[in-house]
This record gives sequence, structure tokens and C-alpha cells, in this order.
Amino acid sequence: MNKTENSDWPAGIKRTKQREQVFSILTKSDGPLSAMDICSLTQKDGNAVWLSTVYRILELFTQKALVVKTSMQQNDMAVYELNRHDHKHYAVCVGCNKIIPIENCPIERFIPEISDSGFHVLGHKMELFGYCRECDLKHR
Amino acid sequence: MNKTENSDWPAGIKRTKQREQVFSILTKSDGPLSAMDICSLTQKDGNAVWLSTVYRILELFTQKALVVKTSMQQNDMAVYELNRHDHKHYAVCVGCNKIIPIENCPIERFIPEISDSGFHVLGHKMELFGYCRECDLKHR
DNA sequence: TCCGTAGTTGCATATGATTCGCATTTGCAT
DNA sequence: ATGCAAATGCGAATCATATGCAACTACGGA
Repeated sequence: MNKTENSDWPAGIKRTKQREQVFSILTKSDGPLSAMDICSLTQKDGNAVWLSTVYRILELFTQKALVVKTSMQQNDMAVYELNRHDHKHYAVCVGCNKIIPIENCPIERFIPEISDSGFHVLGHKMELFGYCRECDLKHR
Repeated sequence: MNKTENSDWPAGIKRTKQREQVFSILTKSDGPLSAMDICSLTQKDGNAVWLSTVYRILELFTQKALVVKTSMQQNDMAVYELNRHDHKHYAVCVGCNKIIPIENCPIERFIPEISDSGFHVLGHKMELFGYCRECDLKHR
């Protein structure tokens, strides 16, 4: 909500106080946030944004490909983060649901063969699954 | 529920009529199914499996890495499919939510650098997102 | 600068997938 | 065959997300 953030405002999106708040929170966060997380953060800010409004804003941002929506394994809450180039991927343990970051990314150099040849790729999500060392030892 | 299916029964899972039905339905399906889809199919079978039981069975199968659980973009219903080697990936349009299959897979030859070096990879999920040709032309 | 209006938000309430509790039933080891 | 631990049927609870509507706000044109 200061000058700097205003100048970064993405094109094609009408500017409102609430959208600026949500955008600013996402910009400052270094990890993905749930809608509820974001709502709570606006409350600390002194100027609360109602939860359903947060959902509507996140839906808009997702459709504009400004934000990536992900729902991690077993977790019934979707999380959102800015569609950055500097991204991370995760391995999820199906035994204990532990989430472990992957350091490299196989998709950077990948040229997908998509049947819609006009498809304009804006990003990707990837997730490995399996057993973490601990669960694997319990040979489940 | 015939001999052939019985002989395929996965190790480490107690065999019940309901689990056999769910497993058989997943085996015969060539696409991912929701819990409700599976429940409906058991009803046509004449021997209905209650929805909450289907969920419990799918959770078990997922923890045994027999089944992959996925929740596609925007769709609030999780889908499940057998963890096959012959798998597919998808590109999702953030404009219209159209789902387009990808023909090749970047992860086959990928050696991930995971901080848990004991992680036992059993499968993966991948999804591209962007605009399909049609939505891209509308320059959204 | 002020006004009109289309688009947005606050708020309450609905929706619908998934989970949970418990009494009954079933698979399997002894 | 018998007993017991585990699984299921069924109902009801939970909880994230969507929706309806009246009040409000951003923003372009006069």
C-alpha cells in the first residue's frame, strides 16, 4: 500500500484496497499461504479483509495466472503463492504426510508435447510421492 | 471378485468384499475416478459400498502407495487412480479450466535431489498451467 | 471536482466433499 | 468352529469454499 507496491501493480486488474493487501501479503511471503492465513494477516494489519473476499481475490489472481493454487496431498486446504520463476517442488511421504523440498527441477528444460499446440504455458506444478526414510524403514 | 482378480491382490492389505470391489473398479477404469464415482459404480454392481467406506478404503490404498490421489485445479473433488507406470500428465487452462493431456513426461529420467536422501520415490504428479489457444487469443 | 455506474466487498448463509462415532458384522488366526 | 481385532453401514458432524444480496467504492466522463 505504499508507492513501491503501487508501481508494481499487475496490469488488467482493477485496484482496490483489499486486492492491494492480498497482493502485498503474497509478495512478502516466502512460502505458500492458505486463504485463511491471508485473512488472518489482514486482521493483524488493522484493516481486515473478509474471508470470502479473500477467496474471490485469489480466484481472480489465479485466473490471471498471477498466483498458483495448489492443494497438497491429504491436506484439505488449498494454498496460494505468487507465480514466481524462482520456485520449489516437493516430495510428499504417503505414510506420514511429511513434506520434503526437492532441490532441482526437471521441467525447466522440458518441452512438452501438448495436443493443443496453441497452449501458452505459464508455469507448472510437480510433486513426487513415496515413503520418507523413516516410514520406509517401517516397511509399510 | 473372480479368481483372476484375487490372484492380483496386493500384499499387506486385508481382503474384504468392499476392498475387492473398489480395487476391481480402479483396475478396470482407464481414467481417474472420484470417491462418489466409485460408490455409484458399486451400486450398479448390485452390491453397494457405502460412501464413507469408499473414502476409508481409498485412504488406505493411498497410504500403501497403491493409488494416487489428485485434486485438479478448481475442482473441489479429489480423484483417485491406480499408481501405474503407464501414466499421463495434464495441462490445465487457468482461463476456462479445460484439461489437455501432455504426451511426453519429463520426470521419467529425472534424478531428484531430495534433502531426505532415504526418500523412496514411488511415483509423481505433474501439471502445467497457462492459457489454452482459445483463452490466449482473448488475451486474458 | 463531482456524479453515475459497473464492479467489488461485507456479511450471513448455503453447499457439498470428506470425516467421525458407534453399533454391528466380517475376515482370519488359533 | 470360535473369538477377537479390524472393517463396515449408517447417520450426523465438520469445515473449506461458494453464493446471494444490499451497501460501498473506484474510476471515467461531464
